[in-house]
Amino acid sequence: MAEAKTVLKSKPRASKTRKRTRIQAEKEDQILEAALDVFSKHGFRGATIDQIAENAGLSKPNLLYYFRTKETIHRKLLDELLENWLAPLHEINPEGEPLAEIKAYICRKLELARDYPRESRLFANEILQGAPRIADELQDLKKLVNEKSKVFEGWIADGKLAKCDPHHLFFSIWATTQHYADFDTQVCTILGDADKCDNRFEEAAKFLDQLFVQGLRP
Amino acid sequence: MAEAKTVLKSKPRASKTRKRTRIQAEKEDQILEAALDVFSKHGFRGATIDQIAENAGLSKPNLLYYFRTKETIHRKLLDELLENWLAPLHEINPEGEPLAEIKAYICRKLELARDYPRESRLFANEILQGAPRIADELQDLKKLVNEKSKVFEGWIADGKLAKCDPHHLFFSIWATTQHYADFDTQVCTILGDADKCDNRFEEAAKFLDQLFVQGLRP
DNA sequence: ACTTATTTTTACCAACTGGTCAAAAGATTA
DNA sequence: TAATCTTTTGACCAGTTGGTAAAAATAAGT
Repeated sequence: MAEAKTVLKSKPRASKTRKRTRIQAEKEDQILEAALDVFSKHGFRGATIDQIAENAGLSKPNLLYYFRTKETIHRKLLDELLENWLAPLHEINPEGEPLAEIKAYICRKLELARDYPRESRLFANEILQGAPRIADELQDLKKLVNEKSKVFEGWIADGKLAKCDPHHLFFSIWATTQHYADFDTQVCTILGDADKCDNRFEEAAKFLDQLFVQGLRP
Repeated sequence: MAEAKTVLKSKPRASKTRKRTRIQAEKEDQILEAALDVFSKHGFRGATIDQIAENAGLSKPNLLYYFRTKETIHRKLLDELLENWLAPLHEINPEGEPLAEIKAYICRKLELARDYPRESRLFANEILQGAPRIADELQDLKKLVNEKSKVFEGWIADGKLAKCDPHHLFFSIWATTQHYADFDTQVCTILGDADKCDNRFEEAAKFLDQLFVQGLRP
């Protein structure tokens, strides 16, 4: 009976049961930061734990003390990402002025691309690979998009928005805005390494505004 | 002096010097076909030779008899891809009717996305990773885009096209069309597995036409 | 100060990776 | 049909990969 108390003893990993230590919080952040870099560049299979560990300034076993597997890290990054990803969509206000709402949505998406390009690329990588790990989340997105599409259809019926397929409108907005994160290398190469590249997000906002607002005017 | 004749003897690989055998042509095609599948899904680092070999129905050493390294296969795929990638851009006719030319260009790009989605994803993967292997080709693209941008600027000066930045116009066209290849999984999930998904390219053509033609009308 | 819990390191593994080699098996040609 | 050239195979290898076990070092609570 003496060893009864050891039965429930958790494995010598960073315990998720008790409160997180200061060190745990710090190191986990370091790891996720480094992992985002690596995963967003090489995708899940192409990324290695060693690479992430080195990037985070830790030894591999030390990293694995905080996250038991490669999948765990990836999963965590995806979860954080998807939360932020849906936010701008939620903010579309059915009561607002249609073209202004769409303009604001484009603006928010473009800001995400500018401020969180690695997250955008992580997502792109996941979809490119056939979205094997985010099938469920894609269903949530589907529901939300269908909801907002109904709003758009209402606007169209009211003659406040050009007749068009809301789904494809969403695709176009996502594509054009995320392009500035996912294809940044290409964008910068083509704009040249001059001022034009530094201002690319302002210029993009201007262009997309014009394209969508004029293109969708009823 | 007797061994002089062996000096130039090439390694026992598929000889590129002599004319290609029937078998060589067949097997190389098989391999490239299989490799396109794997590379476009997992990127360069994430793809393995074993995977490609199995996909092609060959043993690994047999595959390596036709292509000496993983890079060789990848390089070949990229070369083929980039050739087709620039073609639609070349076809933009400076003498044509501006909006009709743009509409036709969008249509050609959309057809590429529909008919060669894996090639599009291969390219996307390469750019996502920072375009380490196609820096030169990107410079060629830059030159060509600058050339065609001049054409657009001429059209704008003539009042036949809305005032806008041609570079960002190109980005938007690339983004929206390639989206249907690169993010196909997401597109199909959101459209549902019904008819709407089957018709997605027709619907996309219709939508993009409206968006760009109306959006760019002067 | 001492006990306990957390963090880090060292040494290790089995499976996989890209790639080689030599010999066997099949085609082709003289 | 024999000689030659091309194709395929099986055995192999060194380096990398994801991950483990146990002990050593450090930090925290009492």
